[in-house]
Amino acid sequence: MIDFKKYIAEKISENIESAQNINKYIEVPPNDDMGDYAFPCFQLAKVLKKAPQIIANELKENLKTDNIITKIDVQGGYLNFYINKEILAEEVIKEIYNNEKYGFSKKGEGKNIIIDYSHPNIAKPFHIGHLRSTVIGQALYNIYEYQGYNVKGLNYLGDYGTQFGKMIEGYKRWGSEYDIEEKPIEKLTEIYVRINNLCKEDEKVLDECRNNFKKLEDGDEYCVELWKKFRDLSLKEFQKIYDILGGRFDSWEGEAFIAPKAREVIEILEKNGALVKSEGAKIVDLESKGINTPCIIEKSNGSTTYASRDLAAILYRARTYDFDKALYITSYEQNLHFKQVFEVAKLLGLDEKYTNGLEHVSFGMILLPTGKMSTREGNTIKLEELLEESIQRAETIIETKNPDLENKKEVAKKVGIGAIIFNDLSNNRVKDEIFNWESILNFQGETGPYIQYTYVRTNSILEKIEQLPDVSKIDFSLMTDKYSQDIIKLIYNFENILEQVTDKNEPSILSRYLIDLSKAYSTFYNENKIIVDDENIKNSRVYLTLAVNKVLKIGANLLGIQMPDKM
RNA sequence: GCAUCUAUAGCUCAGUAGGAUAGAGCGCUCCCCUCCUAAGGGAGAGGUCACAGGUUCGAUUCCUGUUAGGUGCACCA
Repeated sequence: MIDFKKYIAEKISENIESAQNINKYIEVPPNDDMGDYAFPCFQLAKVLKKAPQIIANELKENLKTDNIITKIDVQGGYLNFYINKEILAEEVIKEIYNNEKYGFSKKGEGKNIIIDYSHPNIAKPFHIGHLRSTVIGQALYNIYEYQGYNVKGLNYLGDYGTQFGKMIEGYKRWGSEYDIEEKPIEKLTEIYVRINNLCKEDEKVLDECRNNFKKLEDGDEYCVELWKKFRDLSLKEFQKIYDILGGRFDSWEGEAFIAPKAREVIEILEKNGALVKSEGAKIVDLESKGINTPCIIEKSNGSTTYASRDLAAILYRARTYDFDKALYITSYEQNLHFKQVFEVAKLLGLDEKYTNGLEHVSFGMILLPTGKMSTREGNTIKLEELLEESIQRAETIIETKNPDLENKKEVAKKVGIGAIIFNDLSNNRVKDEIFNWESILNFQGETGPYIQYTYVRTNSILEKIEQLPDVSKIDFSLMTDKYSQDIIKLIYNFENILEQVTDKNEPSILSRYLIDLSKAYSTFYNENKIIVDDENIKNSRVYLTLAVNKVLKIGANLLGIQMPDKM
């Protein structure tokens, strides 16, 4: 497709010697009657020592309109460009018709990117705190991949620590009382809570637990076997959730896998002279880097830390995946931790390529009206419960609005889950979210179901058309009205939107875009009847509908949202 | 206390890496289904962009400070 911005920028550059980066300054005017693109002349005023209006007028004199730019005018200090609407429409429609993977790019070809996300804890419920990491990570996975990157999803499972010594102890004592095959996580959690209580009462039991963990690390047969069992059962249950939410993972190597590799990190740092003894522990002092909390690498009892394990993971992943970028999707509670880890990583002797590629993609928390959720206080909201409730509500709505619909269950699932995923991806990552059943399960306004609904409407139109006429038969002059152009312009921007998403690791940019596109189409739809007698008008409107249909589906799928054909 | 993030309509949020008259959704008041799905569309009301300075042709956007709130700060992950 023609890059109109670049085209205009080049035209302007030809006329001004001193101009640089014209492309950067070109913007889209706030109003349609101000043209399609604008060049503000203010910053040139200083260089050329002339008033902006004069510069704009002079430029206008020298620039010729052509087939692509139909009009140039001056408003204030702005030079406004009007592009040929017909050509714009033709470019967009032909591209989308010929390209099954509209918006796909090869920008990331040859680049490896790893995304560390979701990382639930074994034997603990998958609650809504894990939802955001999963949903954001998965959307980024899809979108990077759509830009030609070689993406790997890593699920760095929480499968390590004294907690497993406790689990083993609990199971040893009361395992026979629970049917953990049927509802593994629920039962394991019950055992976990019970053993925790016992530990509080009896210090000896806690020692037993610590001992179990030690045995686990040393490869004790019974402990390892149990641990594997917990892990397998949990994974099976997690997979159910990933099947619904769309998490894609190429590795399930958790903390237990990485932990033994932390020794090397300690050795390297020791050799570099980066380690300092402090209060019995080994630390890296980061004061000189502007971080006044030291990074603990080895505990005073000689065991590894969260940080040293993360550093070991960096080493391992650099070797295994040769990554250009490594994204960590966690809540902002871990900001300091990653700041420390990334700083210490520079001391490991790795190529700069790796240390420069480390990036913490942090996000805000889901809070209850009463404050933070806590597993210990039992006030978490289980993800499964939320998903089920959402599907249930979608089903109720279908029952009243479209009782004859086929596959009601399947559609309800897509709509219910779509609502939840979209809700989590629709706001800027950094924002906290106060959990509220009513707002998260709202299906009206700027929501997932709204996008799905718009898509479904395009579908029923396309279904009614037996055969699409050839693109060459389309009269693009029929797409120059405001409502059509609003849609065309949005679709033209799609690839650019995807680039913005990966530049900022911010999927909400795509979510907002899909809302805008749905809105533009809904307005168009309400203003125009699409299937009309006049063949030419019908065809142009059908093609516009097809374009929206495709982009909505591609976009939603990239976010991890499934589109129902009918709803 | 130190670090860090946030502050835009009653509520929830956008605001294109400094630009023209600050936009949506929810809620509220109206209007639109003999017509391709009304989970939709349209109109209206609603703003000191937290506050005070600074940078410049121009600041909701950048810088400094203040206020309010979230989060983190040595052997939990």
